[in-house]
Amino acid sequence: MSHNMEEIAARLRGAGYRVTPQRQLILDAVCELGGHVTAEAVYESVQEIVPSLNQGTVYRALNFFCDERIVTATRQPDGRTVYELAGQNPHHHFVCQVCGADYEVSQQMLRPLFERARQEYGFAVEMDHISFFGRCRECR
Amino acid sequence: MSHNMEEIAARLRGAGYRVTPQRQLILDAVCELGGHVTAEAVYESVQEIVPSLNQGTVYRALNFFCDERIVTATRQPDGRTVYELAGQNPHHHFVCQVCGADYEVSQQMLRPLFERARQEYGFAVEMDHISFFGRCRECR
DNA sequence: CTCCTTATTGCAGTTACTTGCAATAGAGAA
DNA sequence: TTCTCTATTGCAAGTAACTGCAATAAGGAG
Repeated sequence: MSHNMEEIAARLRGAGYRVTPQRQLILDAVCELGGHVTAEAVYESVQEIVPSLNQGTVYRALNFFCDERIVTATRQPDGRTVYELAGQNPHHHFVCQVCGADYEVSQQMLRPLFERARQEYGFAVEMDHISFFGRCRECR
Repeated sequence: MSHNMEEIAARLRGAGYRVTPQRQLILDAVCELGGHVTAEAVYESVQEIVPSLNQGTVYRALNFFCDERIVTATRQPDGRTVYELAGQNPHHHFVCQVCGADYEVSQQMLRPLFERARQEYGFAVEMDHISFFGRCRECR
């Protein structure tokens, strides 16, 4: 998964946000580390390039990118949050609590549930990255 | 929602756990406060009766009751965790991020999704209290 | 009732993440 | 290029929740 910084930068600037070297570095790190990344891993990665870059900045940037739908966040049962570049097609995950295996689930698969929520309760689910925890075939 | 301490105590003792006054107090507090309760609220409540009762004990007891399926926990988007007595029939929630409205969703409603997870991926979802965040009819 | 094993507690620190505030620095306007 | 406004950063303190360890006490055995 890669990201087009030009395009993202233009969009953010257009919305009145600023594209700082810190934010670029942090987004690059999420991209390069790949998959589900912890804030700590991102912090360590950017630290190597710019040692003065602060932890708080990493967390704020990551949350900012979440708000802007550029990355998605998942809070794991162990309390840690993992981040991932939001691709062009939103998806969800089945995550094995034992071995960590990770199945990508299309938005499609949740649509029936979300439809029923809307029809029966008038409720619009607004979560674009849900992780369902459980056990995979091997770990059961 | 009420709880039968006798029955729960017997089950826990049978499994080799101990039924301490602290645990009883904490479970009573979850019951009396009702609905979705924060650990902080439980702590303040039990504090009034036994001031020496420690915060760590509250968190450990709450997690213990979760493991034992006596209460359920939900981590909200704001980072706080709310607890609720697990009734006889497991259920999930649609929670409005704007007004906090809370719709109870039967296990039934998620079964088709969980079935597909099992059939297509061999994956067994093991979450008995999921909260889907979004917006209710009025807040959209 | 007393003894004994070990689950649980209280305490104090740690972790993961957030936040207030003054200083810094994007980026549009002149 | 310089000026100006204010979004963002660095720092340090704050919060919710977790944890290691020695002391305590539940509860089964005798």
